Amino acid sequence: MLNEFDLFKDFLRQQNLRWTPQRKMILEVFLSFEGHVEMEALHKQILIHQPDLGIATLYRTLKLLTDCGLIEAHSFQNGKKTYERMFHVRHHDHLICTRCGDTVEFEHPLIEKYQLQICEQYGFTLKHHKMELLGICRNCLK
Amino acid sequence: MLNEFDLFKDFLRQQNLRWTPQRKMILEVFLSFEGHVEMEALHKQILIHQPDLGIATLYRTLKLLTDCGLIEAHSFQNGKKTYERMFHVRHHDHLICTRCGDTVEFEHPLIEKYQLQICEQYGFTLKHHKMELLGICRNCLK
DNA sequence: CATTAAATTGATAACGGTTATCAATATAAA
DNA sequence: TTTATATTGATAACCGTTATCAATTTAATG
Ligand SMILES: [Mn+2]
Ligand SMILES: [Mn+2]
Ligand SMILES: [Zn+2]
Ligand SMILES: [Zn+2]
Repeated sequence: MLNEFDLFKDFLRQQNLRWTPQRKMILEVFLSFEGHVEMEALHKQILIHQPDLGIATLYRTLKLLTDCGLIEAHSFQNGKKTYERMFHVRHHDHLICTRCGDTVEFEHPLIEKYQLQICEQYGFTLKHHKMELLGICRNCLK
Repeated sequence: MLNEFDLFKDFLRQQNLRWTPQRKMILEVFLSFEGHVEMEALHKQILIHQPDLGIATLYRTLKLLTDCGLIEAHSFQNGKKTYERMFHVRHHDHLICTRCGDTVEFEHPLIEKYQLQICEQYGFTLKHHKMELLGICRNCLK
């Protein structure tokens, strides 16, 4: 059964890039998170495993993981990126509370279908999409 | 008939802020653009009217216009913001060509309706949303 | 019109997440 | 081992945007 490590190794070999302890460790730590991972939290956790890992290596590795499709980078409100596991994860979109930052994942097949229709109508080849519903969550309204 | 200038003046008065020549000029120049306005293009055009206008004043004024709802700030791919007139403009979402950057505006009533349903389902009060369909346009495929 | 308190302006420094640079080091193929 | 090349970590640079601050302008009041 294929997993993320195999896929990453294959991707690296294909591009004449190298499988290194740092890349292995970063992927391991990343996968230990759930949902949307912020750079700051990830970096903090990674320093526990390897205190001298350069921040540049972390950014570079996340870019590689993005390039090979294993993870996805989001640019939500505040300018900071978050990263999300993509392998063996269903597509979904996000509800985001603008007060507390909480996010809820959802999927809606008809919305997905209409998006495709719209692209056809305008002659676009859809690669991906971003749909974020921004509002106030139940807790924050209390 | 109310226009953007009246609304902006009212907003400023309400907040104990002041109606200044700079704010008037920035709004005028902004309204002379169509669609999505990039800071760089706006700034260039503004310097024609007032060569010594400080960039901070431009940012501050765009923030005010955003706060009072006359314009909306988008954060597309590249980190730069674009601004869009909101007053007397129908809501719409965007198709974006990731190759040439061209954008097409569209609206789809059913998608809007389902978005509201999803928010109800999860107990969110929807404030606004962002839907971007990213793909390759007809021209770029040739 | 003159006075006055408070808001605004423009210049510029600072910010912060991210990327580029580069010499030292590690990888992997031969 | 040898060798070519990719990678790493430190750190400077980047760049759009914000914060700071003294000088100026606004608008309410007398
Ligand atoms: Mn998600
Ligand atoms: Mn919409
Ligand atoms: Zn909330
Ligand atoms: Zn295009």
